Amino acid sequence: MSDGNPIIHQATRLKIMASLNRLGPNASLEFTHLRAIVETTDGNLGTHLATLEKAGYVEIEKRFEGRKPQTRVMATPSGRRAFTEHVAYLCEIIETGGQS
Amino acid sequence: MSDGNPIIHQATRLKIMASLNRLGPNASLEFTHLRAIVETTDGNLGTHLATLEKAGYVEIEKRFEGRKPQTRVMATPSGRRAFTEHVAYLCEIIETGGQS
DNA sequence: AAAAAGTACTCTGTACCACAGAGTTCTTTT
DNA sequence: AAAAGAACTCTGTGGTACAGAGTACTTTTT
Repeated sequence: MSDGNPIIHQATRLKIMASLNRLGPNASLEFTHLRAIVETTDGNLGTHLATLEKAGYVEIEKRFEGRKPQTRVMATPSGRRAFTEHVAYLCEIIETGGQS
Repeated sequence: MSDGNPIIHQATRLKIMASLNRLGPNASLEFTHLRAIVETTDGNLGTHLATLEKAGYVEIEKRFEGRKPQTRVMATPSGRRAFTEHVAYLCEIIETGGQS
């Protein structure tokens, strides 16, 4: 049996991916909004987003809202797929206890 | 919002607790059987079980089957409760993305 | 009888990693 | 001017998952 997806399993990243997955496709969340949801520091959130970006699970867009910098985060199709698969894995674990 | 239960969230311990929770109350699993389920080493499994025992989530019974030592592991009521609550937390995260 | 293998545990060392916090840059608000 | 917000990077610390070796005892295999 697999171990699930360790990138997604981590508590903070699970929340990030769940938040993004909930949105419709092509919708994104602001860095600051995400920071409020996961309740962490700038630095920590930045690190987790970098991890997810490196895995190809999120896309990070830096743009300007007027002249204020704004970072927006969006799940990629591959990220959505990985999230869905990990949720399925969790459900399976919960139901079967890992026996297959 | 809470962070869920970090003791139970860890991948290997999640499998252990799920395996035990699946059994009826007062039912137990052998150390060796559990080791096969979670696919890890003696030492590692022992450490995880010690963590769960210290949290009051499992009870460890050392006995003899004939003259062979046998370690049996059982979820405590508190362990079952914690597992159920963490599963509820996971479901909530998955559905709401952590927004409350 | 000797060797191998199983059960279960402890200990050590390694490698990773989550996180806080400080420092930076630039901008807007007060 | 000063404070505060946005969004990073970097560093240091602490925690911890895991493998693997070593131990003690027992049963099975050769």
